[in-house]
Amino acid sequence: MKSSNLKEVGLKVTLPRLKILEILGKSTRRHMSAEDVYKALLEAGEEIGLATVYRVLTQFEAAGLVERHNFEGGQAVFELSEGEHHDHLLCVKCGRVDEFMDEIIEKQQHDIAQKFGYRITDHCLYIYGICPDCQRQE
Amino acid sequence: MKSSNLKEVGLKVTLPRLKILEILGKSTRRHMSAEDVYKALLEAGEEIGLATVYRVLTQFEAAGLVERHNFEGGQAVFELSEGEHHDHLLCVKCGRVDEFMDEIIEKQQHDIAQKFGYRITDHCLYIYGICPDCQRQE
DNA sequence: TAGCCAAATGCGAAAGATTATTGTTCTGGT
DNA sequence: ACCAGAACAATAATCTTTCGCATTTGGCTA
Repeated sequence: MKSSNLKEVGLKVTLPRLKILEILGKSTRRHMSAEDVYKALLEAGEEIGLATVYRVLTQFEAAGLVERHNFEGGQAVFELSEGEHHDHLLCVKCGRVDEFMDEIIEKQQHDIAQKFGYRITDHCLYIYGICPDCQRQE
Repeated sequence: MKSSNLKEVGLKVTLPRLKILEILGKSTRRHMSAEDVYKALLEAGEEIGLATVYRVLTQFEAAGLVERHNFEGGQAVFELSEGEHHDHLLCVKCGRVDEFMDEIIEKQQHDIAQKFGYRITDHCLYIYGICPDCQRQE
């Protein structure tokens, strides 16, 4: 969120980048697609092209500022990296997303990768299901 | 692989469906994109449209005959369901895919969903990394 | 087995998502 | 202020997936 983040990762501090960081930071939704960010920018009165949003988000991802997730449904979504790794629990009915982190799973993943001889670069776990609210409405 | 599979799940037994099942079954690659399947069909001399491939694969997915995975890289890939659930370990350099299954992780996922009150419908775990072969070439 | 009907297919077009291109503008260093 | 390089916006292009509609096919019945 601090503009110094950008400098730290070797990106110049530009208005589009700052604005996109700001959008990601203050949106109530932690997970936004490029399209979402683009719309939010338009609403905020910013003249930034969708192509720029994609470019910037990709740069942010490469720099480790945001994480990209390929949930079901075509569009990739991005979320600000907050240091802490976590995995996701998604409701297939309403789209709600919860986050969690489980040491045991993390460790098992590590052991498995080791057993196969892989050097882990990344990993993600998505649990799809029906959230409590949606279950109630059935 | 048996044509009876199709009837069992309530789909008419048609030539395109049989051919697509056959391709999926005998390909050396377990994971194929719609495009891959389409190309394989062309090579086999079959006149089947890409749209049909997508439609059929989606139907197969709904019927539980195949599983769809949203790996990184835009294209969704499909694999024949073989009853046994498993997760994936992917090499980000060469695209190699290994499969594994870990009881401890499965159980933890279940516990986590329960803790959040979700009823699990599906889940997938992707570990991205560099496979032993690619590490050797570095 | 011939024929009917709903379901399935093929094709082309379109929608949706993402990337590449290109010419212009901005930044920082001199 | 000037120049070189980075970043930008806009457009076009690409790639993946889906849709609409005319035609064909598979399954069932007479």
